[in-house]
Amino acid sequence: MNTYSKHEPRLKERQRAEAARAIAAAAEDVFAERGLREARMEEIASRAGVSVGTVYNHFADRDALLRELIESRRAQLARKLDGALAAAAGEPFRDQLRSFCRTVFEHFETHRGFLAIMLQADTAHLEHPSEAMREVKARALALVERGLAAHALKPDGKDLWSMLLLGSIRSLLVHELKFPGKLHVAERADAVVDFFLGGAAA
Amino acid sequence: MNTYSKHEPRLKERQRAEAARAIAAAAEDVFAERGLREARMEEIASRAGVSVGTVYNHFADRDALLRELIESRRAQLARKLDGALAAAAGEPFRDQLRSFCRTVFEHFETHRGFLAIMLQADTAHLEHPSEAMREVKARALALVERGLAAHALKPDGKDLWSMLLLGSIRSLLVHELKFPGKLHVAERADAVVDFFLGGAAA
Amino acid sequence: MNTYSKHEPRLKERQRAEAARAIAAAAEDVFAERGLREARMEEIASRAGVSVGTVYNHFADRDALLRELIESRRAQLARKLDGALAAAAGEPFRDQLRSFCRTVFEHFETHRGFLAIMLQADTAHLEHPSEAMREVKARALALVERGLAAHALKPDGKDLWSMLLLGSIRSLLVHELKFPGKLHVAERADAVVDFFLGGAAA
Amino acid sequence: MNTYSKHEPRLKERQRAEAARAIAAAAEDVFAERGLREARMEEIASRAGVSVGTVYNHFADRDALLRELIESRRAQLARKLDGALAAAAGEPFRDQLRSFCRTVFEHFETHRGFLAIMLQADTAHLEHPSEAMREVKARALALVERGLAAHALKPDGKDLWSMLLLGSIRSLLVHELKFPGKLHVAERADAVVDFFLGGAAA
DNA sequence: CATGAATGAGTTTTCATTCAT
DNA sequence: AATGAATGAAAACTCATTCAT
Repeated sequence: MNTYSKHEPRLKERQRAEAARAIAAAAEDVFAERGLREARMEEIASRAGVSVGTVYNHFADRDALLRELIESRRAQLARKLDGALAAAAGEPFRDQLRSFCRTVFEHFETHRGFLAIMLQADTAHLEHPSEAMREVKARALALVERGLAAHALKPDGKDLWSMLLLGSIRSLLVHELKFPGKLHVAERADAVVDFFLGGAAA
Repeated sequence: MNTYSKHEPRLKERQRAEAARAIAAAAEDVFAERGLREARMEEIASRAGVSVGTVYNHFADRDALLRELIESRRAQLARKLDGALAAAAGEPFRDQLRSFCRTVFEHFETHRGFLAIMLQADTAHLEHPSEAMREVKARALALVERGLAAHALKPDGKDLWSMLLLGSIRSLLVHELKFPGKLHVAERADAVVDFFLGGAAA
Repeated sequence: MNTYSKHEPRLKERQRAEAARAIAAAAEDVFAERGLREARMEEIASRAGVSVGTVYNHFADRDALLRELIESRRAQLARKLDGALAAAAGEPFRDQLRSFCRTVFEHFETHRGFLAIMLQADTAHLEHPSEAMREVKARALALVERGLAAHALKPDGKDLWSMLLLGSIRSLLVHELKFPGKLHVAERADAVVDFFLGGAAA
Repeated sequence: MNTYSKHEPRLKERQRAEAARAIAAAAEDVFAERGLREARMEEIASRAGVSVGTVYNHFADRDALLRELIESRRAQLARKLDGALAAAAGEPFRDQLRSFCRTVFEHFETHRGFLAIMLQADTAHLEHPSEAMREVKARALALVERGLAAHALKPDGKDLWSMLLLGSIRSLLVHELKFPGKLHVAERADAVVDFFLGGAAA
């Protein structure tokens, strides 16, 4: 049609994706700050620097926005964990475990909003429990299986171990969220690794 | 008015308390099932077998209802924990720890709804973080201090230990909530005690 | 509960029904005046002297309001037609026909709003054709069958006769709607009867 | 610019007219299918294979699109009726009448969408009654006058006759719209002619 | 006190229209 | 002139809260 015809589609596409990204980022902030209940579409829009209508051009409705936001962040973390697990494949289990923990802590270091949302969404709606963390749980399970295979973990029950690992990580995440800046990523990871492997007994 | 006029005040009082109890119980169910956001006053009222107006005769507003509901359940648990801690005062730390865990698991066994609410309320509204668990945390802290005093726990940081203890308990509670009937109270308590003291390493 | 307990339920019921009736009447006016597209819930509410919320307490949503409004008016007319058909049972067909037409014209005399709505709703949404007139059509069909049985009508096709009868009535209704006061109910009924039976040929 | 520069204006003109035609056709479909209220500009555009912006390049706004659409179809029909009336000028009234009816049925045979729209628009907005059928009514009136002049019709009131004629035609059109394929154009025309002239009486 | 219909501010959602590319 | 994302005014709808009975 015009001289830019070859580039325009991609430009538009990129701009569109960028707008969706900006809206999702604004939504992350607002859902985290106001809570899942008090977050209003209007505020999300204005924080993203767009009008309400634009939000609805990118997300079908409020639920879809929240769902897709969680999904995108979850997928991001799952990808990072896959990378970390792959990179640490041959190492001793303790190192693999540390790598796993660091990846999680790092992710939430730059996505505090997402963390705040997850902590709420994870357990909301018992009727239709959020499957948001399912893939992260799958990675924890895979890690635990490696530990069991390497006889680095007691052969009890792998779902118990993965649950308790994630529970321990969660404890430190909540702690950090409430009292920010107390512990660095590496310190938190080490604390979890030490506790998870050796417990608290003297 | 009638022959029981002298006793009426107490009867009325009891009836009034009973109504409040029924409403709180209904609220517990609805908040748990629908989520903190979706729970509606109308449904709470009808489940309690009263009209909305009556709910407002007992609780100032929606927030107060939720607050007082949490508070009552929390106080109940705190009392039970005090009893358990007192009863186990002289015993070895492991036994005191097991007693603590059992008390928590037992409480939520009969208050699944409350658990579901706590899991949400605990982290919702980061601006005004719920203080609901503060007293429970205080009991965990007291227990950990006994453990430290008895040299049963590593002297690292007591807030880390109490957090991780509660995090481990929480993991099993969530697991039980999603897959009910897998583990008995005693088994869950033992699992937490073993893990908390000795970790997962082989 | 109180001294009025026996009467209260009925009173409330009556008041509730009365409110629904007032809202339906207001909706009839607004839908007729503004058209199916431009009618706004807010205006319906204020014309009924209630708030929007009250409208939604009585009708699930805009569609339901329109649907139930049409349904109630249609049922009313169907009942009247049944009465007219029964009352004229033994009479000559021409008299029965006149009775039928008069009943229809009389009904719409006091429900001009409904007429205006029907004229739109009857043909709107071809996908889900309104069944609003179905029962009225059934009465017309029954009348035609009597005419056929009495050899008062040509035995061509009864659905054609009933359609054409209703079409003729409709013509005069629209005429009256656009130029009110030209013809009385009885005159219109006679005009339809004469035309339907004898046609326009000299 | 190129060798056809002299012809381009006409080409452009033709292309422009063609685009407008395509948009009007799409609008006809959508207005008919969804109803006057539910039809959305976006769907009209996509059915026409253009963007919304383009629709606005051809029609000032939604109302103008609907108005011009109706107007174009109406003018088309009026022209056909003029032709039919002229062609049948000297014939017996019954034949002229049959010719009129056939023309109407034929037109809507290929413009069902327009028919569906007319049936709604005709009576919608009582405040500003659509004048869409005015010219068609004028032709019916002219035909009736010929019938009166030829003493082929009772000399009652010509507006009553034209109204009833159009009402009868309308009945068969609606019938055909709801149960397509039952009667051919010629059969429908004959049915209307017979009924209009002779009525239904045996 | 209980009731439950009424309230209306507050949100979500829609969609005709605009306008930068 | 075509595009289609952005706009935002206008509706629709929700639901905690009130209050007459």
